[in-house]
Amino acid sequence: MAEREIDHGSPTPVYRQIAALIIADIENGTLAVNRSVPSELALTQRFGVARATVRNAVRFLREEGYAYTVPHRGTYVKDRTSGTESGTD
Amino acid sequence: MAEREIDHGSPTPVYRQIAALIIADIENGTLAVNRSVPSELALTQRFGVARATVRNAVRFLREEGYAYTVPHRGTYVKDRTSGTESGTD
DNA sequence: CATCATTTGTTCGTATGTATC
DNA sequence: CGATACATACGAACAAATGAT
Repeated sequence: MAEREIDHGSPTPVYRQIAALIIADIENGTLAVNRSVPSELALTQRFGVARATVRNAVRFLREEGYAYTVPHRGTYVKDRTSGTESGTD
Repeated sequence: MAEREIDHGSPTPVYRQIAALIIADIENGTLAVNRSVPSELALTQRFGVARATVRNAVRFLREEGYAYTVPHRGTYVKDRTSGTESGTD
C-alpha cells in the first residue's frame, strides 16, 4: 500500500492525491479485486489526514468506478475487467 | 420542503433566499415545531450551494428566532407560539 | 442470545484560501 | 475593503450495522 506522499502545498487537493495513490495500487494489482482498500481509520493513520478527507477520497474512487462500498463493512476494489455487468460474483 | 428557487443573480444574498424559503415552510407548517430543518448536507444538495452558505442561512434562522441548533444533532424549529421562554418542552 | 470491536453513516463546529462583487 | 460564496480540510460526537466471540 502506498506510503505517505501527501503534499499539502500542492494545488492538487489532498483527497485527490490519496485517491490517485490508491488507484495506482489498484492498477498495479497491489490491491486485489473484491478485497482491500483499507478502512477509513487505517487511511487516516496511513496518510495523516482527517477522516472527512479520506471519505472524500473514497467517494471519489466510487464515482470513478474503482470501488464500491458495503455499508458498515468496508470498501472493495471493483472488477473493471469484466465487460458484462455482473459485478457481484 | 421548498424546491430550489435560488437566484444567484439576485441582489438578495443566496443565504437569505434559502433562509426565506425555510422560514416560509415553518410559517405554513411544512416544518413542524421541534423537528426537521434538513441537515446542512441535505440543504447543500437541495439548493446546490456550498455548506458555508447553508450554515449562513441556518445561522440567520437562529438569529431570527426561528430555530435552535443542538451540536452534532441537528437544527430544530423553535416554538414561537409560547410566550414564556421555556423552549425545551 | 448478549457483548464487543470494527467500520461506515451522519451531523455540526471551525479554519483557511480563493474569487467575485 | 467587506460581504458573499465556493472548495477544501481538520476536529468532535454520536448513531447504526456488521461480524466475531
